[in-house]
Amino acid sequence: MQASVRTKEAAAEVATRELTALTKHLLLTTSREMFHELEKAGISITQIKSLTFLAEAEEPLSVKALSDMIGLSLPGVSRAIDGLVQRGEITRVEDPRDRRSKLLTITPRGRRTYERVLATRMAGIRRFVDELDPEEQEALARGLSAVAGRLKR
Amino acid sequence: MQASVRTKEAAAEVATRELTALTKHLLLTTSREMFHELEKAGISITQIKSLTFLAEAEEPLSVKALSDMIGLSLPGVSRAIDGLVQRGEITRVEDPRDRRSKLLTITPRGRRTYERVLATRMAGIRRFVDELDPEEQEALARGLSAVAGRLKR
DNA sequence: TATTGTTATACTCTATAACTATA
DNA sequence: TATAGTTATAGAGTATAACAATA
Repeated sequence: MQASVRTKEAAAEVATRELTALTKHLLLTTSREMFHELEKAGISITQIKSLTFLAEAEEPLSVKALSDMIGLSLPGVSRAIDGLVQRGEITRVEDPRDRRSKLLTITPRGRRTYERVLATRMAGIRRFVDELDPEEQEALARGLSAVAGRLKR
Repeated sequence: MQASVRTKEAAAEVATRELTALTKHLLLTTSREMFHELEKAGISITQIKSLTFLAEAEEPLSVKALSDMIGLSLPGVSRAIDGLVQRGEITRVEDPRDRRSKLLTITPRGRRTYERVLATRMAGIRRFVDELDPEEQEALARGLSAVAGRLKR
């Protein structure tokens, strides 16, 4: 009884510690090229976050909803959105049910931009994975697959 | 032979895909409180990156070396450093072997700041881990421990 | 009156250019 | 002449405050 509790706690602690170390490692080794890719595309941090949330949202989002999700000020998001609309990455139309509100939807072009940036991060992660032994890759794949169902897709 | 190759490739692809999804998930769910913590502490992105590299460096670093590691301009790093020095988070002394260069070292206070910010990220990751079943925690811990040796500590 | 969104203004951050000191 | 670092200046980004439109 006590042993099982101890084991459970140890697993949670080990998982947390190792996951923290791994994300930190990936952050340090990939953030440079991420920033470079964003700069090349002329996309700000807030803009890529907006695209990310809009790409994964099932339905159109209001500026307010997006602002709450991202955790940035409404004017800041409004400005970021403005740039994305002008570039044709998203559409912004009045909500017929509440004309104060605007409904934001990602366009195919916006989705391509989002996926290009995502691919940059993926490439950095792929580099890390490729340096592992086959056994390490297997073990990592198994461990991650076990929790894949816990992530929003 | 061919089967083993296919398996190896599949493991790398699965690991990359799942690791990308997991880091994205953690980024979206924890970045808000990270920014909040940094703002509360009055620390900029460049400053926390500087503290991170200095905390993990074995020896003092020059401003140039730090600038190369972070991938930002020398003046930008110089400014960021300036704030950290004034706040007593790091020390900056002339390199006696090359008086053009300044040697940067993290102070105990700077280390505490770094660890407080790190703890914030860890707390977000811990929340994710705590929501998992014991079996999922076990599997994740095993998979991550297998690659722990590949990370700089 | 309250809420959604935009515009006005000020501040922070960072990059390029110019400069100083040392090699 | 080249390099390390700082200071000057400009541009991008974001927050608070003020405003307009709608509920």
